[in-house]
Amino acid sequence: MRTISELPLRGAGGEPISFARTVHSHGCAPLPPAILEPAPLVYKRSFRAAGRVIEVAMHERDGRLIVQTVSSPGAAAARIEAAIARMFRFDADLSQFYARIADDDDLGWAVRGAGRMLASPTVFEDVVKTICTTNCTWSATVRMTTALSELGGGAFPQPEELMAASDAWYRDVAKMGYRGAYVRELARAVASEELNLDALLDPRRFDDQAVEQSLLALPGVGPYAAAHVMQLLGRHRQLVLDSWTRPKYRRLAGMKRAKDSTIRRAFARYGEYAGLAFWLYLTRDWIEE
DNA sequence: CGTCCAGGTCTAC
DNA sequence: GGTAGACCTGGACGC
Repeated sequence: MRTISELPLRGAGGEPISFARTVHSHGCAPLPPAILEPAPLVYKRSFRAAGRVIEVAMHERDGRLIVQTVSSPGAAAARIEAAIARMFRFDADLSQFYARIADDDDLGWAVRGAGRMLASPTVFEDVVKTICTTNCTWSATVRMTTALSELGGGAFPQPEELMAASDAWYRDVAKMGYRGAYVRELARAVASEELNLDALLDPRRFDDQAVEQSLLALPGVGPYAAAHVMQLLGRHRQLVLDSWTRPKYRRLAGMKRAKDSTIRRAFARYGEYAGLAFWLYLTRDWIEE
């Protein structure tokens, strides 16, 4: 293993970034081509860069993110570092959010660096994976994303590869069912440059509403998927409401029933961070502090 | 064996 | 605008 970079685990506002909380931030983070190894905590995943697939291992040491590779990354090193910056959202500033929740009984614990939603190197990957979480069990999501990574030779497949994959691959290998047509159409639109999903990352180019409308217009992306992807884009207003978050919220809040509008109202005081506050409230017990 | 539903979405009213 | 029904797949159930 060779160390190719050591990056300070600090956000744009100087706030701390918890490595453990970030790699455990949501269910998609450990999906293929990533692997999450516990004790010692190492987050591994493959990147396609400079025409080849490179395995990268990340761990935390003394407040820094240590990035290592098995083989020499060569010219791909800069691409890998840029992908990691995107994944950990080093450009995001959560310090105002932390100031807001510092004295909050429910969320005060999070100021030590929780709340960064680990993204994928591309928005395309985040959208495809999110579609693979819809209307199916988690084992099916794992099956689909495992097949995706195998198609990509160990990395997440390029849009071109997914566009060209056969019907048989979608049906018999990934077993994506009706989602296959959504993913292929999405891949075609991105490959043809008719659609630029990474443009949604720029906060100056699109406001939240424009991003939400763009996402909802994508095949297979509805309210749940749009809210989920927006969290990964660092747009934290929308709440991710689905068959996992709804009952989890009710259980934690001690409520028999709770309409979506009731849940939204309960988090409205967090303003543009309502969705993030909701998510942190639900995932506090994911790892012990 | 049939039915239901899982970290929903789409189409048609 | 809001609400049924269909939809790939495959576990988890009840009968």
